[in-house]
Amino acid sequence: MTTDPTQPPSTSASSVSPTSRPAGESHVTLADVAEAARVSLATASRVFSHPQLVRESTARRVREAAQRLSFRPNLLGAKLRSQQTRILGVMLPTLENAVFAECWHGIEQAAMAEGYSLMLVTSGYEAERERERVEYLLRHRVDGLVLTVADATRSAVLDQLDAEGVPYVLAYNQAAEDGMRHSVSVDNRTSASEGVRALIAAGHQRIAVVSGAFMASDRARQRYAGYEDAMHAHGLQPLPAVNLPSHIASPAVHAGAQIGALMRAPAAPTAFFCTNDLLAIGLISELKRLGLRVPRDVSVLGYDGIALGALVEPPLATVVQPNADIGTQAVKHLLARLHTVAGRTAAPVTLLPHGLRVTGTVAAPPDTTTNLP
Amino acid sequence: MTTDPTQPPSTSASSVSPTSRPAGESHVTLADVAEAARVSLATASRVFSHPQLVRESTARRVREAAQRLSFRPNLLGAKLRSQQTRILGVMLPTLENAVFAECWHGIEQAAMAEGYSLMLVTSGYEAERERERVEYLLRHRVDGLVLTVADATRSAVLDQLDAEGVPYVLAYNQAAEDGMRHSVSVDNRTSASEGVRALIAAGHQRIAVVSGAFMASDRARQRYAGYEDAMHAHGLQPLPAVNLPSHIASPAVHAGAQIGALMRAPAAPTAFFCTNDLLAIGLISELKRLGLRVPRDVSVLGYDGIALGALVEPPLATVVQPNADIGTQAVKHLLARLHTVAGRTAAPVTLLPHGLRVTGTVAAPPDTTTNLP
DNA sequence: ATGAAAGCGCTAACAA
DNA sequence: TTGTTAGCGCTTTCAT
Repeated sequence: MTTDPTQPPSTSASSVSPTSRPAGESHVTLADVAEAARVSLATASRVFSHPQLVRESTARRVREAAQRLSFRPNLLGAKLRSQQTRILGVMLPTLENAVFAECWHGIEQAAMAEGYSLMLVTSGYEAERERERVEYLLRHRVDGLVLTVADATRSAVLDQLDAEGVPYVLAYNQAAEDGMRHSVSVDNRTSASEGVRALIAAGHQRIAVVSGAFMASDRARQRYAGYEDAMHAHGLQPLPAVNLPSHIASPAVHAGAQIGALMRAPAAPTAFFCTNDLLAIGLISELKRLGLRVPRDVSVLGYDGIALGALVEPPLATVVQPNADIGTQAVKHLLARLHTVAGRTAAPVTLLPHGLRVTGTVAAPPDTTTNLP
Repeated sequence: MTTDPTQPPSTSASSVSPTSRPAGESHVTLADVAEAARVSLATASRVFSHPQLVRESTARRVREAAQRLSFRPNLLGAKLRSQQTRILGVMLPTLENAVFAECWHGIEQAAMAEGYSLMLVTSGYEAERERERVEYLLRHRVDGLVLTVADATRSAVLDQLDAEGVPYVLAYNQAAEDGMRHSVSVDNRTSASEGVRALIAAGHQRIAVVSGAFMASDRARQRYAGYEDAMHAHGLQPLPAVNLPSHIASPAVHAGAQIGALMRAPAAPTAFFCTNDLLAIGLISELKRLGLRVPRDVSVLGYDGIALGALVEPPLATVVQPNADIGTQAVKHLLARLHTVAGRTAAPVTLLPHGLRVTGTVAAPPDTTTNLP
């Protein structure tokens, strides 16, 4: 398979014997292929990049030679020369939250379909790491970026990207309508508001919000604003957010105390709105540990619509984002930007439709004033 | 920041004015930096790759020039020339299963620590896509691969990798002790056996296995073998595996019928061993839908130890794999291989310790013979 | 339709 | 310690 005796010896003093190559490195270059096919390097190159420029019979000869020699193009050379890598950089906070894993799926799908490769880095919601990881991607000369930052309103990395004119599209972060940043997301505020309205419609009045650490993310804040909207619209008093340590809803040891105290208080909430599904799942288990039944004693509404939410019992009520589609659209949007000659690509901010899944963990509030048995 | 008037005009006819560069592309090359710092290209290069070879005062001058010009090295050039990319290819089945997301975390951590970048692709457990995606990585001239294949015992992609001598380390797939493939995993068979023994110790005798579609994965088969071991060791009759459609335990509509029938049968199982946690979570919700209480009526044991399992209520009993560590060790092992001069790196197969979390969803079996109320 | 030649940005001998 | 000089593998004018 490696050596083919039927192959006539090349005219020039072809020196490289196949066996002299280090194992694991097919050091077959396009030049080798060209020589084997008795065409010039340029023609061989064209066969793969601009097939229409070369006669079919010639092309076939080249392709056969390539096959015979197990030629594998070295994309590095191509990219260096052509000054475009066809690599997209992707920065997500973490993959351990299924939201982003699902989004990645969409991103990969779209990129593959368009012949782009991906370089993925995660930031862990840390600003410093965001900078570092993006710099990293930039050094690889990615053509553009799809990224989710912790807080788009105060992001050093975004400012830098803007300053350098690097093309990027935000995913999940919802850019200001009047700004010049491009983003693909749902309408966080509106969708959250709708979710909370559904809670109110179910009869709840004392609704608390559970959010990640100090609402460090812009989305958490936007969703909280949506909560306030809904509460105010119904003449209800918004409660200050309960901040839980991590987005990943850690073993909830600390959460336990906080939630326990809250539920024992005179006017304990009858429903919770969590700014993401993981938090919701963690909260529910904490509530159960407290001896409360969900949704009979307390209702819980999440946000994200991760697949897993539908698998738990009762199924998690939640505001559903089209996670994979957010990824897909972000890539498409970015590619559109890249392929447009520095022109305006329609609207910079795309708002995808959200959904509401109000079942399972949401029910009417109990009659009692205090919930603990 | 871009132009610095204090900078003396360069000696040669330096033509490129900063403003002539296209926005978003810092076309500052090492040559520009060298010129600005009044050293040769080689010296400038050395400042970044082999700092010890250049006088500190010179190095500082170069670094300052680089800073001033916002020089960003083009890794493509470096990689092309040096013939090593310091990029590792990673292929995982999917990120939507938290097992792999957690593993990715370990991989990224380890790679970053060693100054390696990563290129991630997912295969969706499809053999054809495995080939295609790996070819893709190879064209990018990754230095090596960390990958999980659906079935290592019959893998076209692994055969190809072996034939070409590409360095790789398997994650999760457990290579044969006597083979020459490198892998990092837990001992699937032993750990599964231990899990099932714990079920038996709790008093269960009729234990069923729930696995993904047709046990297409080698791990599912190894774990089933472990189940058989445990059953035989106690003189119990292993049951044929219940195959559920997807690894991702889809809305379990089909599963419903299967599980329902099984539980209504005369000698219904009192416990289930699922070959992964997602399956277990899906199964539990199905069981609850059938009116069965877990663990009072039926016990469920998972496998994987994903973080989410500890968050649900009751917490999922499971065989715990050190997911992040599997990733970390796989990278370290691969790097060791890469840096060894074609030498043997100790043992090719690494077995990491597993754990057992037998709580929550596992309890003693009920007394009744049939479980449905 | 094909070929010759000039690099893309960087590193690594080899000199000095 | 620093500079000179070749390329790495490929694409792409510019000729023919």
